Amino acid sequence: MTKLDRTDLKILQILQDEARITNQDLAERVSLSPSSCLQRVRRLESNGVISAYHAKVNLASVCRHVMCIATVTMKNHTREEFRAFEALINTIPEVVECVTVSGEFDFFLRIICPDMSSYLEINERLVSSVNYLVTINTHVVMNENKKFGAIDLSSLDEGG
Amino acid sequence: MTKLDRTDLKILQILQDEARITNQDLAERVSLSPSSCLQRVRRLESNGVISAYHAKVNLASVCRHVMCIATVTMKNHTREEFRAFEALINTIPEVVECVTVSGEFDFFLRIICPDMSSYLEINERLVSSVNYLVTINTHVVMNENKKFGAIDLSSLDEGG
DNA sequence: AATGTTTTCCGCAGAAAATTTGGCTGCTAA
DNA sequence: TTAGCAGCCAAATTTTCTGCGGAAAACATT
Repeated sequence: MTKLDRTDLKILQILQDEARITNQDLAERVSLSPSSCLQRVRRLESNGVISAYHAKVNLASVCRHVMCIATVTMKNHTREEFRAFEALINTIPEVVECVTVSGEFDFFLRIICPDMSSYLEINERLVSSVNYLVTINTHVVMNENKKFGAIDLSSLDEGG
Repeated sequence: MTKLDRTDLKILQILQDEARITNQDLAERVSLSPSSCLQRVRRLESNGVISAYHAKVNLASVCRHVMCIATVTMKNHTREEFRAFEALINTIPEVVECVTVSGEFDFFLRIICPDMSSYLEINERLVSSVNYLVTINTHVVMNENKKFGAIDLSSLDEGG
């Protein structure tokens, strides 16, 4: 577990929202020289604290689409069936996210596809491509009130 | 709705996963000169097709934490109550995502916090800080099988 | 307090990248 | 045909990156 000082946290907080800021500007924002700043960023990258840089594509400005959240419940809670389901998920690019959870459901899926008919196809595939039983419940996303954005790191600052 | 050609899609596909690639390398990958490539990227940015660049922070390498998915059901489906709930959400930084959905639930929340006790506090806040009734169901994320990654844009290529 | 060690910092300068400029080509509409 | 426009490239210019040596700061030990 990497130790981060206040400056590292400031860097992370900025890069979470402005990943393409120039090193010079970043250095100025955190009150460091460019060379020191770059050194820290490189360390954060090689430590794996920064795992990737992503451009966020505003799909709405490109084409119509539908986002759904699906809850999945397996009838049998065996390791093999879970593994098989996870493997299946990874073959479907429209499933952009899958988490295993505790509670009444086993998985939450996030699925993005062009329209409902293609969603139905995927749903079929999820249900029928496996030789065990799953229950899938679909929820169409009607509004994104708060998008998955920057994680607030301020609570880690010293006292935290 | 912005028209995108094959080259734009290639650029987007690359930037989704490698947002900090240099313009020169990007240009080479899409077989353009650096100046043309930059021009396209700038256009995608000003069109809003690329809405932001994010560094992904690997929270696990920094500190222990818990991620939960919460389903929320409002007792009364009035506009005011929805607005109030959304406003409340926006005051809680640990709630990193909130979507409105159709179906048996009204909202899905994603919450990241240091531990379960702080999660409980937030849960309390969600339930009690409002003068109307909500039902919240919590699911602890045990595994992230597929993280929210690149959206597959290949279906948009020409025929799509 | 003095010493040694480690870490972090800065400024510099060459290398690399970004950005601007201007010109060429091909397309479209008048 | 030709003016207007959009896209492309090469070259020139500006800006940024980045490795290095040495200074400063932090820390531990004696």
